[in-house]
Amino acid sequence: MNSQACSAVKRIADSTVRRLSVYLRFLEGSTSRGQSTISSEELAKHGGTTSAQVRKDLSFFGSFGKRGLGYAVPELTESLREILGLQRQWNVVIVGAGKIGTALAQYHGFKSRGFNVVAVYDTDARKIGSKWEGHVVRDVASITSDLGERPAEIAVLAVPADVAQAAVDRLVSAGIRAILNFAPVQLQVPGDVALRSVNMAMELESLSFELTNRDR
Amino acid sequence: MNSQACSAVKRIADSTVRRLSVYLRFLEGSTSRGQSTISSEELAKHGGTTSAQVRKDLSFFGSFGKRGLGYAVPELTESLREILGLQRQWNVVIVGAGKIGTALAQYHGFKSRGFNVVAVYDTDARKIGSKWEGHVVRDVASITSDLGERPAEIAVLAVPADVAQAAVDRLVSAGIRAILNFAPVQLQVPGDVALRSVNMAMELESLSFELTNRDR
DNA sequence: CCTACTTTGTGAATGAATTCACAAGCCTGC
DNA sequence: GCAGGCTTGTGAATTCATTCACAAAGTAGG
Repeated sequence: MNSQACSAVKRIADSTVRRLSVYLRFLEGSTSRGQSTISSEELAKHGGTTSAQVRKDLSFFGSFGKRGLGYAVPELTESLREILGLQRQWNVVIVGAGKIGTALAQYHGFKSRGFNVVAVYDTDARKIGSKWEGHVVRDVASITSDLGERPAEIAVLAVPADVAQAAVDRLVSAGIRAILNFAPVQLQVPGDVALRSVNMAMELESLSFELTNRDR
Repeated sequence: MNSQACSAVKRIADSTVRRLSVYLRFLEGSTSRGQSTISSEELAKHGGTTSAQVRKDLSFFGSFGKRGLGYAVPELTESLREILGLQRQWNVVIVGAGKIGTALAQYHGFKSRGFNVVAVYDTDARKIGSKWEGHVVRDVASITSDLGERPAEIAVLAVPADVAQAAVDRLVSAGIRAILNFAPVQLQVPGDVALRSVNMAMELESLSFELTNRDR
């Protein structure tokens, strides 16, 4: 009945949220392709899932479609943005100015989606002060005072595994509320800090497993 | 009874495999720290799970521990490697010599874990022929013939979203068996090709959702 | 206005993954 | 070699996620 994105009453599964993100990405393409309406079936086909799953995912947040017709692309796009909290800007700091860190700092997808990179940090004295894509690399030691002046909600962690936990502890005490971790370690964070990890080694090993144990 | 990694009889969940990978990474650290034996409890603590989960995960593949004592670190490490198919070398090609692609090509974790980067590809004429970390960037058009001469099992895809599917189709027809995708699109692959996707936009949006809808 | 056709939204049913709980096995000390 | 203390391995119970299936609601055409 309600086409407003109401605040979640029951716990929403992470898998659901990730699919919403996939739907949104496809919808943004649909808009530019000039499609004005879309069915759960079509959304499912391009999101690698089933139409029932699409409808169930959306149903957790309200009722966005018209029976017999499908979903209006602009309205659904807007609703998904609202659900995912993308109608505001988020300030992001990148910690670690190595290969991955600098690649990320230049990643176009940040800015275009409301994630502002406000600072890049490193511990290497040779890197501190140098400039990348408009960001001066700053000393990790100044994170706490910097965040006091100019708060950021999200940190992207791209440092070696052996210093990752120390960096996390520093970020957490400086008031960071979410961390996207690229270091191949399991990090400990307080319950009120959100954490996601991208672990290339894990993905490769999972592929290795699948290639090895393919049912045959 | 059997401490051999027997071939999987029932389908193993992806979540299980990913945890095995986490256990393995911690064990490799334990070895260097000189610890000779480890309990499921300790493994769980550092893997962000529970001891029952650890034991259940391992039980799918055999029986590796000693009751009352725990798991012998070197033996379990070896068994996990075997389970994950890491006792052999895998040849990897990287497609896309942009920011992410080059960062990945230089990623130390590849070589040290048995994943040999055998080639880097791009379509940009200005990049083709240039050299990065011992790899000459080659023309995507030569993938098929290259793979005929020197096969690779795994491709890492780091190209823009709009050309990703075309690259996948080419790789699949050239005989690639597994793809690790960094492009923010849902890719279509035949059932016998393994696919994992790392999607930064999705991770950030999932954090955004969590920050926005924190139960409060 | 009525019929035929679509597609959503959602309880109920199924299936999958995690947690519980405890018997079985191993080590240590006496 | 026996008692006491740990820790594994695993069915059973539970929790969580996906799929099914269909009533409800919309469109279109006559």
